Amino acid sequence: MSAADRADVVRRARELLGRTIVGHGVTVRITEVEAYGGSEDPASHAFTRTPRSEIMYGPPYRLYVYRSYGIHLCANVVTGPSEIGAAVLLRAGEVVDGHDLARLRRGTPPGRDVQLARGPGNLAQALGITLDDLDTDLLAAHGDDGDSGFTGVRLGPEVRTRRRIASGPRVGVSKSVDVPWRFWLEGDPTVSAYRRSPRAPAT
DNA sequence: CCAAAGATCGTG
DNA sequence: ACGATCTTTGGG
Repeated sequence: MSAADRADVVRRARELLGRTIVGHGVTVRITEVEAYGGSEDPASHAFTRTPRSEIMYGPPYRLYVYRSYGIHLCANVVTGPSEIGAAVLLRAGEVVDGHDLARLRRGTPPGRDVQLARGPGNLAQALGITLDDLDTDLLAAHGDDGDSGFTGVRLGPEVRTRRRIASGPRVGVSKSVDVPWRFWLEGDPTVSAYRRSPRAPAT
């Protein structure tokens, strides 16, 4: 992966901030993401090219879903270009539509909406994303029935966010711990807490 | 075949 | 600090 490719995945990660993603009737405004640098990033699933990570080497703006710790699902946007293996993990967001459905899926009481999509596992759950959604084209045009009743997963249009973007090390990774490829909207209450991997090398 | 690790989360 | 829970991966 060239320096230009690294700059690319970082730019795409930052461009996802403030953008909406709709998942099975719930809309979330993305507030926190992490960039993963493909075959040359030891922290990336694409570091070893296997059947699971193959999708990361495919065309951009497809959905990569994986099971984490046997319990949660995490949603990523493959950012391309093909054969690079770059992707962006969606870490947190603010539910802006479909609150009732999101609360139902998450089992959180009203008044705790800030945590509906805080953390990658929670975000995917709020959006109702499952492994069936793997490889969804996130930019495909909707059907002719308009937005109401749409049951798939799609990204909304790019936005120009007014918020400052902060950055820092990625959460939970045990390798390349120093790489500051986590990006979030500064001061947003839906951003998840930083947690260093327990397996990260001591400083 | 088996064992281990893991881009997490909630509770204690 | 710890346990839940399961798929993928790599070694023998």
